[in-house]
Amino acid sequence: MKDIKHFLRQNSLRPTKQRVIIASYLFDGVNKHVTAETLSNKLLKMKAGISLATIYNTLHDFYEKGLLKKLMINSERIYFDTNTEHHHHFYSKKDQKLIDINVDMKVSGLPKPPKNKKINKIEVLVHLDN
Amino acid sequence: MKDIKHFLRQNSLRPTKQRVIIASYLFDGVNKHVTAETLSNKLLKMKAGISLATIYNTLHDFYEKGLLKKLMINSERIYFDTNTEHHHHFYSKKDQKLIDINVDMKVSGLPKPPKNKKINKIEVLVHLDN
DNA sequence: TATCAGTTTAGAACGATTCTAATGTATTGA
DNA sequence: TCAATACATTAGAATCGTTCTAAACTGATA
Repeated sequence: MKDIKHFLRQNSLRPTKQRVIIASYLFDGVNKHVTAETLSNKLLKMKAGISLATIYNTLHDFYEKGLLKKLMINSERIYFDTNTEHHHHFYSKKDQKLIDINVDMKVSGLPKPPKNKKINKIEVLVHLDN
Repeated sequence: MKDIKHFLRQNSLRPTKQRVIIASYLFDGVNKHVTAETLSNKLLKMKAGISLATIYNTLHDFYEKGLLKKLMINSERIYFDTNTEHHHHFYSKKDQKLIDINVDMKVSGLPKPPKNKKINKIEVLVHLDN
């Protein structure tokens, strides 16, 4: 509790009731992939009815502070990842589920980027079949 | 003209006026990345006013026949790629532009997929900075 | 060339997300 | 401590890409 409030303040975020609830769920030590919808459902189950607008706001506030990563997995919804380290993913379309790949991978044979462009990061998405 | 109609028929697609126009633009030999919107704009410039509904239908029809690939680049819109070979991309968020990577790349250090799951394909997206 | 299944279309509907503007609350500084 | 105020939350409206609907149209076929 105390440390969540402190954690939010450290990130220049006012520790409001809603942010504390959302942050303590998201940053409980277990990495998670959430969408606004899955987060809302989870919060409802925890008897914390927080409006969708606030969920969207909070997700974006956290993202802006670098506490969450945005993933571009499909065009239907936005996924947020509590693991902000550089890492890759398995993705099962069938299960609509993401799994972190935390081991170090190397991509070889990469061509030079176009003129005046610099590589920012390399993202590997491993699609699963079944 | 003749060969576009033939090409559509070969793919069990009736060569309607609209499909012929769209296919001759998309499959003119130069690989392209389009969204419904960019395609619509291009067609307007070519004085071919085709309704958005038809553009969506056609893009999906072509996708279903394997003539286009769907790309998951960002959550704002769906990109279609006329290059259906397995390949990777540079992506410049700033320019909202995709560039094909046609050379062979290797990803090493990949962990085993989760139980009962099989790797379908590996997608590498190289984000550019500026 | 009439028939009919498949296609196109305008506009309505949809679903995820963002905006609006009214209400509520954490912070501040006296 | 508490009033002032800057920042947050909220319900519901708006937005935007995409899909659906159902009526009009057209390519294939016999």
